[in-house]
Parts: sequence; structure tokens; C-alpha cells
Amino acid sequence: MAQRKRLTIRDVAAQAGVSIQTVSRVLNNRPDVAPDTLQRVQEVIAETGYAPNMFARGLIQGRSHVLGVVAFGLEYFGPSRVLTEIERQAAEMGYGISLNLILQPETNDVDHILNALCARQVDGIIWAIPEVSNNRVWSRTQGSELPVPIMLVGGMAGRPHLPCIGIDNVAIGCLATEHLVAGGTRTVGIMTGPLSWWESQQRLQGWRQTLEMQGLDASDSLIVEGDWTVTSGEQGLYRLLEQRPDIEAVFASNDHMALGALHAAHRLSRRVPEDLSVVGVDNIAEASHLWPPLTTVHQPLRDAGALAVKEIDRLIRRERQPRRSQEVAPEMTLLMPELIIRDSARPVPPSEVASENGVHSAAVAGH
Amino acid sequence: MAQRKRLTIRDVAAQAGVSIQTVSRVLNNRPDVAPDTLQRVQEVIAETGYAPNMFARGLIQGRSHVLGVVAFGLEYFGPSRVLTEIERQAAEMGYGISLNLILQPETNDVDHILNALCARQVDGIIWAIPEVSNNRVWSRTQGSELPVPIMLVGGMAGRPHLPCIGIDNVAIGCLATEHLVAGGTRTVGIMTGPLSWWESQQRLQGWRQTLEMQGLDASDSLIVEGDWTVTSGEQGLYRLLEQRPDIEAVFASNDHMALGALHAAHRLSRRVPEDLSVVGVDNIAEASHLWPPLTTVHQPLRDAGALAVKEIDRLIRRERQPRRSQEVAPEMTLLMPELIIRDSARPVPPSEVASENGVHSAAVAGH
DNA sequence: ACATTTGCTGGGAACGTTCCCGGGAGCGCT
DNA sequence: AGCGCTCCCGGGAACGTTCCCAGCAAATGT
Repeated sequence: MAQRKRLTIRDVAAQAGVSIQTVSRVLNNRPDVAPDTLQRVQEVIAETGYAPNMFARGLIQGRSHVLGVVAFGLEYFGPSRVLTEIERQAAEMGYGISLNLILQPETNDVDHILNALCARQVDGIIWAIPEVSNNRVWSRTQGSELPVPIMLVGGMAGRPHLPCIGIDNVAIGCLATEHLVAGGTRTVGIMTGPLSWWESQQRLQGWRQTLEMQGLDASDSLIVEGDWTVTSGEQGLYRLLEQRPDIEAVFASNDHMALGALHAAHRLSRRVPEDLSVVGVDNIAEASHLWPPLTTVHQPLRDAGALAVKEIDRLIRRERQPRRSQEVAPEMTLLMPELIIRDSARPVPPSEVASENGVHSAAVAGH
Repeated sequence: MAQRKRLTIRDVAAQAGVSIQTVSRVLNNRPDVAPDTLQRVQEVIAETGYAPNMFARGLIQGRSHVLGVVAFGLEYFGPSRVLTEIERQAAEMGYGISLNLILQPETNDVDHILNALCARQVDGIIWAIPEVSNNRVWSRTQGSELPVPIMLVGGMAGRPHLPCIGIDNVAIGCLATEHLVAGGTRTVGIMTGPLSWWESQQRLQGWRQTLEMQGLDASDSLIVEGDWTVTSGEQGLYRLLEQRPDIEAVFASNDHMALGALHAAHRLSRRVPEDLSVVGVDNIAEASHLWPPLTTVHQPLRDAGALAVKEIDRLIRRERQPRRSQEVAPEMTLLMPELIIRDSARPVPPSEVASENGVHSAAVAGH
């Protein structure tokens, strides 16, 4: 279909024997076109394979039907899922995606990226970079000056200055820790992600508040910091057992570190879950095939991605409305994680199942 | 920096007290601007945060500085690495990325995607969809009619009709199988990916030709078809052992299936590598932390991604040259994989190391 | 019979930038 | 003085589309 020479609306108009204006009307599904004219123009479009030039269209309409997506770490589980769903939802709603990846989440070269996106005239921006250290400070000052709507996806420290959608990371820590405690373990360690990451801190907080609420030990000697990698999970368990040989369970803040912990336990000849319970986060594809199958916490990442697109579309549409209802406060949406019970944590005695289900939902999955 | 109201080159010109033309010259780094004028204009640009409108620029120049990237399966290992590197290299060379994901690799709705990309006036297209079934047939008929250059990344059946870059999948099969044979195993099974995938077939061919060259059994009973997932790897090993209980080694066509095979072996109480050698493909991050650490074949995916961008840039530049040196034949670049030796396959006796290194390169990695 | 609406069509301006041109100032050389 | 050159600078056209507005015919109302 696609032709070698790029043809314009003028060619189509000439070939169909109508004016440019009429072709434009057909292209934009407007009324006021006679049925036979409509058909003739559509035929010409179909047989020539004409596609309107987005530059010219965008130039006059002031919109591109493109969303700028800024992301990090596609090789990791979460980001790739979120991006996939963003693209799917965007395509469904008629948006294209302009992809900008950053190499370091701590980057503060935000101006550069935002300017590039604005120059490309994106209709909106989806900022899917995890919150690390203070890499979101720009949102307080420049956030409100952006020429286009923006949606943040993922961690959000403090009150949001911009609309934001994320997953309740405190709940992740609670779900995992509650399950471990319900299984009968009393000394529960935690392997965090890098503590500069907001998500890591939140999961840690969930772990801590659950243990404190139960009157259990939540001291610093039970905490070890990892960096999301399998290696750090393995090293982490060694360190943790060195600090606290009495440890009975570990909450690893992602499945890869949990895998490292399983590996380390295997090397130390500690049986899982009899000697050591392990819970991870993410529910990676391999989780159910590890030994033993990994109990973990699932995050609704696809929902987050789809919702981000729907929300940014809503903001874009509202911005186009001239009524300009006075600035509503930026919204913050939190999605709830879900516990996936397999065999790497001691089973919950039947009598306690009821109380566990009281706070958060849980799902039982085969492996 | 980014301002609320979108400002134009006219505003900058007025504020700097020069003409539009002069500002344009500054923006495009052209000579013929007096030093002090240059500086004044640059100051105004910096303090207003002006960014030129890509639509207007693209409209007149006929190019967008955007590459269309069509990809599939970001949640898998290979595609996400390739895309990441494509984006990095593209950004370095001043290109933006318009991302189009497809949900099924067998899709034949190619026209729709190509038209959408052409409408967005992309300068070139990178087609990073694996070759499955006959999902590349379009390239023979429509390939040469495209208005912009295109690069295919990944599998390429038969003679290429379009420029193409990929990894030598036959060599992957050879490397893995040669290593297994060199380790002393004589009955070597293979767990393929879906056989509709060109890559699967190529790896199978590498396995077969290696065994036949050594005068070993390469009959169909040694072959089982998987679907890249961990589950299929586990089921695959069960089926394989049922068909051929005498099997001593398995070449799994990716690491996830290899992981499934390890899992199955564990359940069947077969020791790896004493009772069963296993080799995978991809060198995923977890590979060195599985039990035992997985011997696998590394694919230079990052190189492939970077090279694809450099090549498409070269094609774009050449197309702009009016000299139009008569159509050169589309090129096909093959990159070589590399064996990563760990502990899941029986070690190669020292005497045979030399011969193994004769054909392909190999690397030894700790875990 | 005439005014008014309705349905359909086309002409021209505009979007923001770059390209093609032409022109003035300053300089050195004849 | 006059000529030609280089260095800067600006005016206008062009890119391909949509928006605004006007026009024409037929249909309808009084």
C-alpha cells in the first residue's frame, strides 16, 4: 500500500475531482459530504494508499496524538510490563508513543528531556521513572509550568504535586510480612531494595509496621539492603544470617533477590520453608518453577499502565475544553497488590486464615 | 525551563531584536552569524526555554528525526535488550523513537502499521519482530515500495529482500551442542522453541548438523518442541525422557526452558550435570544463580540494536544524497554468539579444549 | 412569487519553520 | 573613485493540512 512517492491531499483531490477541502472533510469524518462524493474519495484514498501528513495536521491543530513516555530499566520486570500496557492502551485510543529511556534513575537532567518532548509537541507525558533519592524534586517547581499534562507512574513521596498513579508499596510489605507471621515464624528479616528508592522504603515500612503491630522484633539487625539483583539477594542472606542467626523468615523485596536467597539457603543446607520461609515480590514467570515454588506478591502493573493512559487522555481532553474549571487538585491513585501463596513460606494454619484475609486479599496459586 | 505558553521563533526574534531568519540560523548552527548576535540570541533562547516546533521544521525539511521501531514481546529477554540499545543509540545520534508494539508475532496486519509510521513521517523503520511462520512475506512485495529505509532485526529466512541484521542462530546450536558432545555425552536431546519461529529452526539445524558431523544420533525422538516458557521446559524434559530414557544431555533453546528442565531434573532426582547435562541460550541475569549455575550461550543483542540504528542512519543519509548510486543489494549482517561455561554441563576434558575452541569462541564465567 | 433555511462545496488564510533569494556595510585592490 | 569580494542580515515563498467563511443550488415556508 505504502507508495514510494509521498502523495498529498492535493493529489487525492485532483484524482477524485473534488476540492482539497472535501477530501479533508472525508479524512476527518465530518458530515456535510454527499454519499457518492464520500464514496468516490474513499476509493481514491484506498487505492492510492494515501495517508495524511501528521506534521501539517499537527502544526495547525496544535496536537500530535503522541504521548511522550519516559521510562527506565526495560530489562527489569516492572518497567517492561508497564510500558507494554501503556503502548497497548495508547494504540487503542489512537495515540502514538514517543519513547525516552534514561540510563540512571537518579538523573536530574530533567529539563533536557522535557524540552525534547515539548519540541516534539507531545500531547501529554507519562513519567514512569521510579522515585529515587530526590529525582522528583523538579515536579514541585517546574511541574505546574509544563505546557502539557503529565502523569507520574510509580512511587510518590509526600503529597503529590502532579497527578500520580502507583501501587501501594506499604501494603506489599504488610501482605508479605503478615503471611510470614501467620505461618508461625517470629523472627522475620527483610531484604530491601536500594534504600534511596521510595518503593524500597515503603515496603520496609510495611514490614516494620506489621511486626510492631504484632509486638514482634523489628530492629535494624533484621534489615539488610540489596540492589534488586540475584547476587545481592544471595549475599544478603549470608549477611542477614551472620547478623541474626535466629532468623526464621525473610521478606525479599523482589523475586530476583528472593531467588538469590533460595540459592544461598540451598548452599547453607537450610530447608525452605521448614528452616527458612521466603516471600518475594513481582511474581515473575519463573517464580512458580523455582525450588520450592516461590510465594510472592503480585503488583497490578498492567492496570497501572492502562490507567495512566486513560487518565492522561482525560487530562488532555479537559485542557482542550476552554471552560477551564479552576485547577482541581492533582489526584493520586493507589492500586492494591495481591499475595500469591505457593510453597516457599510455611503454610498458614487453618485457624489463622480468617484473620489473615481480614486485612488484605490473598490468592492461592498452584505452581 | 519549559513554559506554559508555547512560544515561537517570532517571539525569540523580537526579544533578541533580530529577524526570524537569524534565529533560525542560530538554531541550526549555521555560519554567517556575528559573534555578538549569536550570543544574544542564544541567551534569549536559554532564558525563555524556547524549543523549535518539530512539526514546522519537519514539514518543510521532509524529515522528522524520528525512527519507527516495531517490536514484540518486551517482557522477554531479547526484545527488551534490543529495544533499550536501539533507544540509547538513537538518542545519541539525535533520533527520537516512535514505538509500535504488536501483540502477536504472526500478525499480518503489516499495512496498517507501515501506513501509520509513514503518516508520522518517520525517517526510517526498524523492524524488530522475530520471523514467525510467514510473517515476513510482505517484505518481498512491499519491501521495495516503502517510502523510507527499513532495517530488519532478527531472523531472516532465505535471501534477504531488505537489509537485515541478526545473530547466527545456527552457530548458537552448534556452540551448545559441540560443548555437550565435548563433555562426553553421546545422546543429546534438544528442546526447541516453537518451530514456526525461524530462530528455533536455525538452532535446531545447528544441533542437528553438529551431531551428524560427529556421527551421533540426531533422530526425531531426541527433539521436543517448547514455547520458550519455564513450564514448557519442565514438561519438555518429562516428554523427552519418556521418548528417550537414555538421554544424557539437553540443549534448551533458551534459558527459561533450561530452568524448567533443571526443575524437572530436580523432581526426578537426576543430578545435573552428573546424570544430565543442560545448556541454555540467553545468559539471563539469574543464570549464574540457578542450581547448578547454568552453562548457556550469550547473544550480542546490544550490538545488534546499536548496529541497526547506525545502519538505518547510513541508509537515511544515502537516500538524501541525490547521487543515487544504483540500488546496491540489501546487506545481511550476522553477529556471532558466545558460549558461557558454568556448571550445568559436564566439563570438557583438558585434551579436548583445543578442538572445541577451533570452531567457535568460548568464554569461561564464574557464577 | 419571494424570503429563508438546509445541504454541500470550494477559496483563501493560518500554523511555525526553513529555503531561496537579494541587499547593504565594510574592506582591499586597482 | 570605482569595483568586487566577504560577511551579515532580512523579506518572501513554500511545506501539507485544517479552520473560517462565503457561495450556490435545492428545498421549504409564507
